[in-house]
Amino acid sequence: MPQANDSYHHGDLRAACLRAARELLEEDGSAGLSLRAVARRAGVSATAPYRHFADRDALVSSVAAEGYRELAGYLTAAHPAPAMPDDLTAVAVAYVRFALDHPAMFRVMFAEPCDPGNEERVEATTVLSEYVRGIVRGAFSDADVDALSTTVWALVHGLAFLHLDGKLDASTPEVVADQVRAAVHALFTASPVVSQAATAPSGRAGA
Amino acid sequence: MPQANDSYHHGDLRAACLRAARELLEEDGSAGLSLRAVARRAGVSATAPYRHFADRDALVSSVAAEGYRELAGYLTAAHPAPAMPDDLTAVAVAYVRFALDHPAMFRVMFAEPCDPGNEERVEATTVLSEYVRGIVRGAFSDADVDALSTTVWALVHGLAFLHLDGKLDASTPEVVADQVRAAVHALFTASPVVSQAATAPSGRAGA
DNA sequence: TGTACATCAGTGAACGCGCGTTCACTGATGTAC
DNA sequence: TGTACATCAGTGAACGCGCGTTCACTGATGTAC
Repeated sequence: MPQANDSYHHGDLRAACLRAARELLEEDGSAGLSLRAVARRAGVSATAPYRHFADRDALVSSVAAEGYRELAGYLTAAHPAPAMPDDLTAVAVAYVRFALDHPAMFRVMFAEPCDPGNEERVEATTVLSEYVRGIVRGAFSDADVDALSTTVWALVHGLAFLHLDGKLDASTPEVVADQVRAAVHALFTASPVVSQAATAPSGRAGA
Repeated sequence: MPQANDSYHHGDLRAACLRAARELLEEDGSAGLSLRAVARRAGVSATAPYRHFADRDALVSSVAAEGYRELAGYLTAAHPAPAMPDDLTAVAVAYVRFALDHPAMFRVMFAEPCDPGNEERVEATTVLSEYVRGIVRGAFSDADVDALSTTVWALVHGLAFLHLDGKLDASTPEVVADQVRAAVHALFTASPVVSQAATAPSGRAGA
């Protein structure tokens, strides 16, 4: 039974480490995310975290997995059961909102070339992409759900990163939300000068 | 006059450092990109690079700027003067191709939260976004070029990152190219179940 | 053409730092009897 | 209810490492006269 007192045993050091890691991430970016710094912040010796994480990578992966779950929370909070294109727009806004609320976390989740072998991580991302696919399936009559959900995810993901890198105006949440809505809107209403828009893809897309 | 001999003076150490940095990046990812490693690889003392770069950040920024210029090269090589939607598709494929050919470089260019104050960098990215805008202007009759070019860039950028993170099938260049074409194609032909697709944006988007 | 000298690109020793990880240990907890 | 003991979460000293950066220096280059 975990208990957070100031005795020799911490009580719930694993959770405390994850919390500390997240704080460090928000404050110093991913550069500040070291095992020692985490231990320091958790008020524990430098080696104590090894009782709960095999090594640094394991810690980072756990943090990332937490991030994925939290992102999923943002999305479902935006709309619990999205079915219409409008719902999709709300979810897209939430996605980008998450990235801007937790920039360092978002980078850790996506921008680090970390091992894809970590089960917790793989599972969390699978959940996410299935979720996107589900939304698209509900919102579009188009048969090629795979290609379209990839498109939607990529669009939103790209918007998130461009905002994160300061390539777009992110001065206020409302400006960002409008931007995202405009982009998704453009996705629906784009009208190329020539009607046969692009070379038809010759192979299967999506995985 | 630079000359690459094995004498006391290197000849063109600045260029050699940038070359070494790129090699390290391809081999070890951004983690391997240290001033000392660069010096080592260039066959020079650890402190010699300081003659050419104020500090580590300056080196990294120069590398990134080189990356931007190279990316621009990929794009214009794909189509020197894109005007039609089809041309745009070719450019999109080239963008993602660059990311997959130079993954670590691409991450350095976009995924690191580096100082936006560096002139060389800012200029290189401005060139890039102006280029995208130019293409969109030529390819679409739609009035809202800003929003649409943001959409296109974000879509392609997102595809690049998702591929980089192994979230999509990137087994062969042709599979990736097809995927990109399919996504861009979807951008043009998406047909939402309900016609009034998304909430109309209320403010100005783009920066 | 030859020499003195300023310039500047390199050297190498040294600094302090924080890191990941190991190891033998010790203090607290809870369970069997 | 009390005691012996196994378990396990924490300690803290120590390791070797590579890093960025400083400093006084030295060797090569090229220019002025």
